[in-house]
Amino acid sequence: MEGLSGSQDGQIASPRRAPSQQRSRERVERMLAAASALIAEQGSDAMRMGEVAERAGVSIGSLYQFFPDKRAIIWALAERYTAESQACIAAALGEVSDAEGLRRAFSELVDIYYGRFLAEPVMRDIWSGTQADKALRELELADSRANAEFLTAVLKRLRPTADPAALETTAFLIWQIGEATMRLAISVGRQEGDRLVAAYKRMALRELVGE
Amino acid sequence: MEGLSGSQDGQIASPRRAPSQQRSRERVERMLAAASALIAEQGSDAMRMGEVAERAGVSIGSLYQFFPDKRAIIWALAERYTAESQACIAAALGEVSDAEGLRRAFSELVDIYYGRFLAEPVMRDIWSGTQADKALRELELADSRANAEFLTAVLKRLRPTADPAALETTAFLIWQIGEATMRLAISVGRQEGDRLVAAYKRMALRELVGE
DNA sequence: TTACAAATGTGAGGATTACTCATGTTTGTG
DNA sequence: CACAAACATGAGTAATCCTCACATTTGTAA
Repeated sequence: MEGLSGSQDGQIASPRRAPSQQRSRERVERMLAAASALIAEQGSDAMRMGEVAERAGVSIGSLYQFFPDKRAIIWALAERYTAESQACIAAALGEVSDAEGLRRAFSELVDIYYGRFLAEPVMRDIWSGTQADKALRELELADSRANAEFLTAVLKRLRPTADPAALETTAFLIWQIGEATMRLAISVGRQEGDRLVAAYKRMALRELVGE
Repeated sequence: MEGLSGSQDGQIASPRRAPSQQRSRERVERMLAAASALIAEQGSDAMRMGEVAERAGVSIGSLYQFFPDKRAIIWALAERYTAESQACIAAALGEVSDAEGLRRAFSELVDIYYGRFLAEPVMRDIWSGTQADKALRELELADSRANAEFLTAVLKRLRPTADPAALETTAFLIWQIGEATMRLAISVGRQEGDRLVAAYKRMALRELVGE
């Protein structure tokens, strides 16, 4: 139920026991709380298993009794968060029945989601990847800005009267979600990936050159 | 020029010497080639520095003579790739002067970019993150599909005559790029982040409920 | 109550791996 | 040809994840 077994796919280490006694359930809660605090303070990359155990007031062996490895702890924290998120979405979109309702519900949902992202340092850290990836992300971001400028330049030529700042934001966003779409496309099957890229292309062109 | 110094920001280890002799330049090339091959075979996470050195026919010390740490090698490979990409973009968008030209150029650029993604196993690996993140990404992907289904259900209700598969793709894409936008938004400043989320919201709503 | 198996708790130590550094070798150059 | 700077080496260091043999606690059935 809490993803403690950690056998979601072939990449994960051997499963561990789920706590069945009151005492151990409380101890597992302390472990998760300690991990959460450490991630908020220093990031998941700098979180040390020994430190988690120490702060939770348990031995390192107890930690590994319930979590097969380091990522299982992060996994468990992420699962709780995403379960909450899913409840938000179901509440927001469940009863929509017309276009105006969708507009309002979606608009509100985006705000709520964004607010949750901003408010949860642990999730911000987890979803933004390890330290090594963060450094690479900086490189990617800088490149992406440079690349988006080519698009910005074109848009400024085609729409001289539009607000330049808005054009920059649009170009940057279109470029970034293009890269995100391609990363997504290569992580799903080839067929679905192709469809997603095609859908992105239509959406981006609609934004760039209109209907 | 090749990013060997690795002092791009505060997070990176001490800089290293750049090769100045013919011999060492060739050796550095062999190191990069070995790293590239190993990443293509097993992924950057499983790439061992000792293995890179062995396959390049150099000692581990020589590796660290030119690369301050493991990510610097990955960094150097990524830089080469992105430099090539930037040339593609400049060529495709540099001379665009009207809407129809933009439509054609952008459409072609997306195809080229996607093709490059598909063709480069090393880049696919690097941009998809470490092993730990890949497992988390699976979780995120599964959740994202579940979340997108709420949106799909709404769309199917609002557009009963549309192709259901197309609606599913649209909903999934909109959801995924929404999450990507928020990750982007929290990694840039708050002000720009807010603008990007607002721009995403406009774009998504345009797609969902029309003009 | 007591016996006993299952669940839980412990932490020293094994195993792996990124990275260092003292020392030796090669290269360009005045 | 002398000599400094660049280059090469690999055994060793440090950090950290994780294991495992053994100790303790808990639930439960006789």
